[in-house]
Amino acid sequence: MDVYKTSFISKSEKEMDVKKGPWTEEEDSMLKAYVNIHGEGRWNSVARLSGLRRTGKSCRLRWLNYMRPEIKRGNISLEEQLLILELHSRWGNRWSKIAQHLPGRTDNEIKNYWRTRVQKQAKQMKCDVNSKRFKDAMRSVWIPRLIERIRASCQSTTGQPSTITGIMTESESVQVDPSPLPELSVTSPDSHVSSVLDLTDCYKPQSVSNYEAAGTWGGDDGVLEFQETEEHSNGWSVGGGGESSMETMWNEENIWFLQQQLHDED
DNA sequence: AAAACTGACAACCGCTGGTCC
DNA sequence: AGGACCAGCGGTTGTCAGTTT
Repeated sequence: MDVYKTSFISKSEKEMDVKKGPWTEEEDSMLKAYVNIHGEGRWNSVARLSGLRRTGKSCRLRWLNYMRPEIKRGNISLEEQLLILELHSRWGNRWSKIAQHLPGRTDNEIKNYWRTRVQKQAKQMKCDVNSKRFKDAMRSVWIPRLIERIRASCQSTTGQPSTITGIMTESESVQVDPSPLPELSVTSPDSHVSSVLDLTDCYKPQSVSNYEAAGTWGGDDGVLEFQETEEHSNGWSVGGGGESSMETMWNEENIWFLQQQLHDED
């Protein structure tokens, strides 16, 4: 493999002592200045001609994942989470393809989100992220909850019921549509709803379940959190000692379904 | 107060496929 | 046809700030 490796390292990369690691502000401004003048592309030329002692790859990555003007910073919104879950269920780890449908988000960012948040849930459920159990839980609980929270959030900010168009108009029956792409849009003037206060403050529980709660929403990012407890070893209970009103978010139907899924596995 | 741990994200690496000469 | 180069993808690792012990 060494043959391969050396054959694809460009001359410029071999000749200069290449810098690695975090980019400095000076490097960023050099890259920005160069791209502003010459445009994107020809990344090895960028590396060579801009004066940066970086590989073309590194320049490209820095620009695409961090410096592009259209890059969106901050939390992944609920709508974006919903799209990621949905699109991943369809395409798997096709991060760049998924990223094409989330304007301003990079494949790297989505990949990181998946690895840190979604895989964490799977781990807490003690199952594989690709297992049927986790996918069922995701489709039957997580996604409907996201939709519900998006609606709740939009109602609280606009006073109007939100309109989520596309395949996910019914929270209780989320199915993966094999054909056209979901045109997910939420008619809210400010669709950035993932912050802590937005999420927790706007949601008003509507019913109290007679069932054990199957999980709860993380306070800071809208991520579903599962926590197995000794007293509820057959299922999943609310984390944080059950003090959160979030437990009442779980309607009977979803919780029943999740418990069925979990019991079926045993 | 400090060490250990954790999570989030930036960056790198290995590899593939396309294009050009 | 085949080698060199390039852009892009997905997996992995490194870094650092925040949290816990």
